[in-house]
Amino acid sequence: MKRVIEDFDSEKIALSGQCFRWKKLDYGKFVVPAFGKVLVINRENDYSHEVNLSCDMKDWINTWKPYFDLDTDYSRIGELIESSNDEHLKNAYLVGKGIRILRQDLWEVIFSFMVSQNNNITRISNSIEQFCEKVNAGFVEVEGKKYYAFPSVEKIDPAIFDDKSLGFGYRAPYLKELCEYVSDNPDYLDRLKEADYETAYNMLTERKGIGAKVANCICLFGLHHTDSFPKDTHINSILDNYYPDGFDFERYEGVSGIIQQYLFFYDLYYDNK
DNA sequence: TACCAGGTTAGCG
DNA sequence: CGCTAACATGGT
Repeated sequence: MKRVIEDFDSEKIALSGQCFRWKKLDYGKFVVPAFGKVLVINRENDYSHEVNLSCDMKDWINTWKPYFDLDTDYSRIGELIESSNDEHLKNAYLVGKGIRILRQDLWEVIFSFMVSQNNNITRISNSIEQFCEKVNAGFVEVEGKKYYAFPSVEKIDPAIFDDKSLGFGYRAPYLKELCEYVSDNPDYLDRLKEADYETAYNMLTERKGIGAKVANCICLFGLHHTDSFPKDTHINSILDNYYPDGFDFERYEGVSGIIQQYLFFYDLYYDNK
């Protein structure tokens, strides 16, 4: 089926460092795994907002439309940026327009961003991919290739973290402990979803291996607290270089996490100093 | 080949 | 408190 979607760019979202398992088939064409399902999304061309989707209307409404956060109006945020006098942010928005904050599975986000600490995006993707394949909690075949589901915690044998070939490195014990904790506390994920930002942040940082930055990523990408503003090495250097007198968090209250994504994306791919 | 990566922790002063 | 070495390991 086809849909016309504003403020949506699959290429940019795939590169925006919030999801680690999209697979590129062609320019603008991706295999998107989420919630045990797989979608192939492909835009008609660079100048159209029309995309081809491999799903039916039922899956679109129930799964993919919410996953892509299509009920949020990003044009309002764009206007807020364009009417500011922040030239660096305006540039970042110019190249980042089309990025959305996906509404991903919370468990997958917690696990993935625990892997992400002191790690690079390519390596994060590779080790998570290997992990999913090794656990094998089901897969979908697309054009002859298998795309494995991200395993729920019940499907994960903690002994898998003793396998060094997965490349989790020193994070493996953290992941093992996390799996055991979530198994022993089956309501933990639901309580996180119901909690407000501050409560969720505190519940997350209590876990070993989750510090301030990872907790904020989980709040933003796993719980959709769009005011959460993760500070990684890139964002810290942006704040130092472009905002020595401080960033205007007040102006972007409620959406600073989305602003953060534009700044991050711009720094990663365009602002090569 | 060194350096770096969407950081966190524990152990210092 | 704040500061920082150590932490695995593959990509570039």
